[in-house]
Amino acid sequence: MSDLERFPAPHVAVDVAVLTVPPDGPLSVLLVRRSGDQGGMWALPGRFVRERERLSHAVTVTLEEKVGLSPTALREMSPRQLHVFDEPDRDDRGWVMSAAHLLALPFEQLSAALESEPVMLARIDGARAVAPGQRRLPYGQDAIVEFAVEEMRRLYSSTPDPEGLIAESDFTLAQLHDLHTAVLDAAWQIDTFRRHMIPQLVDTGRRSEGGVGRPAALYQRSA
Amino acid sequence: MSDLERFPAPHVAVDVAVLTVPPDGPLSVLLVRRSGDQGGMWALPGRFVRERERLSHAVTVTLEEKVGLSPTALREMSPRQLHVFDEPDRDDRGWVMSAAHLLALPFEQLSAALESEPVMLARIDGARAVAPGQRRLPYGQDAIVEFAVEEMRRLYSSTPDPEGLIAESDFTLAQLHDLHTAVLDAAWQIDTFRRHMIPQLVDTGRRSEGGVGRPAALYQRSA
DNA sequence: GGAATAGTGTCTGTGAGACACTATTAG
DNA sequence: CTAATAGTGTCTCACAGACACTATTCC
Repeated sequence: MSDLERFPAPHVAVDVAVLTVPPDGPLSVLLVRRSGDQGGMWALPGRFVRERERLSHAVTVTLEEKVGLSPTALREMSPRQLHVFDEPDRDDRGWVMSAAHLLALPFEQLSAALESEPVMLARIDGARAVAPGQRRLPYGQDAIVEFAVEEMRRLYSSTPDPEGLIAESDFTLAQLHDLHTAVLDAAWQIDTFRRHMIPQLVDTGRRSEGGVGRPAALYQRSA
Repeated sequence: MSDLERFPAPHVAVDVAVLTVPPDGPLSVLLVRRSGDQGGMWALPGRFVRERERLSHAVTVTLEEKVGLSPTALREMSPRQLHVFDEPDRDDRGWVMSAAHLLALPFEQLSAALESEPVMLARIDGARAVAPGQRRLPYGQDAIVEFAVEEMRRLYSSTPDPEGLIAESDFTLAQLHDLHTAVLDAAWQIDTFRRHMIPQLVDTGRRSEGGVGRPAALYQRSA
């Protein structure tokens, strides 16, 4: 312990790109209004790590505190570490490294927070967040969003909903296709998509009801 | 600056998996003998970051100081950040996060250090480092090596020598094939390999000389 | 010439992409 | 029946893998 004292230590923060797809909407990222610093700008939720805290824990606690998500909903979420942004002057408060994380959450888990908290969803255009009345995110967070979007698209390029954005079970291939189209901002041919994904899904044997046209098979993600 | 003081800060270190392929050898990782701690065990080179220092800078300085590489050789190297290992008890000296990095270096740049310094090359078996007389690396560094080897294999799976392990220019396809075979620990068919790589290379117009058999075309990496 | 290494022609199997076709529902 | 959506048959193209063939050197 002793000789460690000689070394100065940077402050370490986590910043989280929470990505979601609202109903009939494009891929979007969650922003919060920063209170003290940066004069109320929209930014990614984030906070400093606490004593002996793990990064992933800091991420989930941030979402509880700044976004108002319930601890139970977050329990099974596993944020992905993306990259450490270490430009020494990126934060004018001091020497701060930011460990950027990606977390994908179903829209339903965010809808309550969006009404009650100083929180918004910003559409992703290309790989950048578009916040109304604000050209860019503070602290170089545009780079974090870009990193997160690229990782997200890599994940969704060949595996059916790997981050669990739709229901665990009883979704149709069309719904899955819409989701991937929103995430990738590009449409697979529906028949190619079907043939590619079906071997990775489990057919529940059930059918959709109540819609127009032929009922669709309902699938669940394979374990 | 002021309100930052309230937050405790972890010590931040960098650990580097320096990967290379010795002549006719397998993919290998550079280990140094740790002096003070851990009783002289072989471990990855690493060190704490200094005030306002960037992680990549800490990596190159480590290689100067602990491996004796020349600053000029390192100037153009760009270490890749892999992952932050943040288990709070991974280092018994205190709360230390390790930012793991990958750096690929041509064997020639290491051969001098291997003779003069307390430094060795450990063969990669599967995705683990095999150090004689030592079952595992300290501080959970086996996980770092595994991370690095997987990333390295991903990089080398379809692009000709992306990290520049062979000469910039005037290498044959057979030499390139040997390199990829060592990194991947699996052999592409030579004709498939040729057809895949040639469009990504520049033919110098020169031919190899002095060997047995038909002279081979000499290539260089494309800009 | 023979041995050795470099490089190509070509067949086969697999899988994405395209598109037309069939299937099953509501109204 | 028509409209609408779900799902399949099948052709084409690209490309990896395999393997035999040709090409060019040293001895």
